[in-house]
Amino acid sequence: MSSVRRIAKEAGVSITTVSRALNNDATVSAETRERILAIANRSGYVAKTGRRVTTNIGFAYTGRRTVADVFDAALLDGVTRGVDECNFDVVLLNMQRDKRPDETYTQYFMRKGVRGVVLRTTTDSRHVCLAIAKEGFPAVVISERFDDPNLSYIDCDSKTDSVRAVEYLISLGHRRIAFAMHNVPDCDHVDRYEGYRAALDGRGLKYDEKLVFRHQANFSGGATVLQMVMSMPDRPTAIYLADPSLAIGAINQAQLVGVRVPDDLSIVGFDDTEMRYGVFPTMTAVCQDSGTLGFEAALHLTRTIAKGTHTPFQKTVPTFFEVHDSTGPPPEIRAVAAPNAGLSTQA
Amino acid sequence: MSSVRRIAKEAGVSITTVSRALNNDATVSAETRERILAIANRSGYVAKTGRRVTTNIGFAYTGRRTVADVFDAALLDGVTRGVDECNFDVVLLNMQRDKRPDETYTQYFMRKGVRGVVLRTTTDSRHVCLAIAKEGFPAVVISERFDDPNLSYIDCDSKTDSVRAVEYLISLGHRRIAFAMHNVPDCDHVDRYEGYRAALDGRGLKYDEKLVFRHQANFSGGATVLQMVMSMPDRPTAIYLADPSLAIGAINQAQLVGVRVPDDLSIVGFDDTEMRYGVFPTMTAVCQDSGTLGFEAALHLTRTIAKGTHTPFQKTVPTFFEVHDSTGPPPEIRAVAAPNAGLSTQA
DNA sequence: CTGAAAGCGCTTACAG
DNA sequence: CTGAAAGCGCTTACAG
Repeated sequence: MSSVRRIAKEAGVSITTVSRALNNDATVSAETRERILAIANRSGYVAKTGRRVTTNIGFAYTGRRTVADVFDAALLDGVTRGVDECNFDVVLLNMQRDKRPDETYTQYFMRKGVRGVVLRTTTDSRHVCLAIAKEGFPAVVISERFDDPNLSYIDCDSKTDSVRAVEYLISLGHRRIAFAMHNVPDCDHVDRYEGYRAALDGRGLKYDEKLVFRHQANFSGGATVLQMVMSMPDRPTAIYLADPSLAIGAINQAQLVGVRVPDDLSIVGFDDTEMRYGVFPTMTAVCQDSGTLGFEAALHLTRTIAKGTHTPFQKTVPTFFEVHDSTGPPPEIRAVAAPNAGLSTQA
Repeated sequence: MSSVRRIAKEAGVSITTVSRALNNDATVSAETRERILAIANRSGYVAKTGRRVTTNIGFAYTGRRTVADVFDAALLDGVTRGVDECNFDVVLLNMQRDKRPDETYTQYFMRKGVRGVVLRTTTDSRHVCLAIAKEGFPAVVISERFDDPNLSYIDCDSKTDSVRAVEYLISLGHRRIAFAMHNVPDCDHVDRYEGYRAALDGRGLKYDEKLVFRHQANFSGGATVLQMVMSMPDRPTAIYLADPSLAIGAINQAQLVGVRVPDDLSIVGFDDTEMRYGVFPTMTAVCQDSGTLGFEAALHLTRTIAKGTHTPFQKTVPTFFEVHDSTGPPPEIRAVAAPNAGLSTQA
């Protein structure tokens, strides 16, 4: 293993000079510094003590890592911006690989040299977040909610705008409105489901379990939901797909099988990036600013760490609802306005 | 600042015991360990020396950070998988913020405690990559090419499949084929442009500068390109859009203005994720496996670092060409096959 | 501009 | 199960 001692020997100088060269002390001659740095690089030197930076925060998954996901990417982008104010860096940790069964989470994080951790979690690994909070290690969970006052989290309130989205469909004249969600019910999807139910309730429409679809959150799941909706005997005139992939899959499948959006079916989607502009027609959607979630999480975490005492915080940021071209009045109302347009299945 | 000494004082034990507790030595009683870890967490302790992990590699941008980009996300996902074999972790660095003007890149990276660095670069910051290589710090650039044998890089050969894509269009009967690219010409976009020209050349078709569009790589750029292509007096029957955002923007704009794809216009796109399945119609595209780029870069880098000597490497991974539903014969050939179908503008 | 020596934060072999 | 003391890797005030 490379050390100041070895480098000193090879360069024919004292360890004092090596240390100075590595730490950019101005009193070392340019020639000596270059020679020492070259040897350090060749021998793969890394300081095992000394001035090394101690301002890292971890980014970790309690479940499977999903770094390539667009939501995670936006999140991570926000996190990197959030740590800027306090000059922290972000380390992507792999807990599944490195956490030893006999050590605590605190010991693991300290070994990795991180001062705090931003967590992404799943329904079946929530207990890991709670265990970390119980140990008292500075942590903030993104996009989930917890009752434990010692566990910091930040998430979106997607219920309010889900209510708004469904009420908007009702105001356009829709009465049979379907709902699709991820078949793994995390807090967010449950919020949207409750928003859907609350909106129906508030406007005196009956909830029908047959209109609720739970499917894997991918394009083909969305395509399947569209096919099922369109093949129902008393088919809905609108659908709220509360997941980005389901929404994209459905709107493209509509094109493929000739279902006109919004003439035959109105579609409200959910967007956590900019994909509402990347489909045809542009999609009316409840939107989540994923970057802000990561930014706020990282900002609060690093600020409290920098101050010396980490105090737990819980924060909810609002979503927003955007109307684009995938929603309109239902076929029966269109038919009244222009009798020859649209294919109504109503008597 | 918290230290073993302070924690020892507060816990009423020796620094020996504190060190043991922090490092999970089995001889410390459970009660003592818990008390010490609690104090360590409360005081924000982080080891300034000792067993701390020294297996970090950096992920840095020589230009602007674009972590939220889907390409970068896939890349980063690959990098996290690539470092697994040698048990490295990835630190997201912010060179713009932290690199001091008076220190070398080597000094900066050592200060951050990273043993090597994966670089993303831009046309106007390529010199930073070369400077890092000149210092001898282990580095690999993703998705660019260099002549310097000391600078490692990994990129895609998108020329071969660009030739193939344009030849495929020619084989379908297209003779006027447009081309669109990002207006900032990095290696990759230049490759695709050269592939386009080579294919025309090889089949004896004349290159026409008027059919080449350079635009900002976003949806609205793609939409603009489509409008311009369709409004040309002797308009092309096919287009190869050599950038994912341009391709998506164009195919959606086609829907919006009633240009039928592929009946009126064949579209070949470029995809670095799975978006070819997320548009209608599904898109024939030259595809780049971004994850593999990151994976290979990280694997080679960490392997050579782990072995003790970093040896530069240059690697090119192939793209692949996939035919989907956005390409078909040009209108004039369709017209011959089925006289009443399609709206031919030919005499 | 450089080095011998003291010092700092942590770990560990030895003693109890 | 715990601690005093030696040791390790690095930095720094002092001397030249």
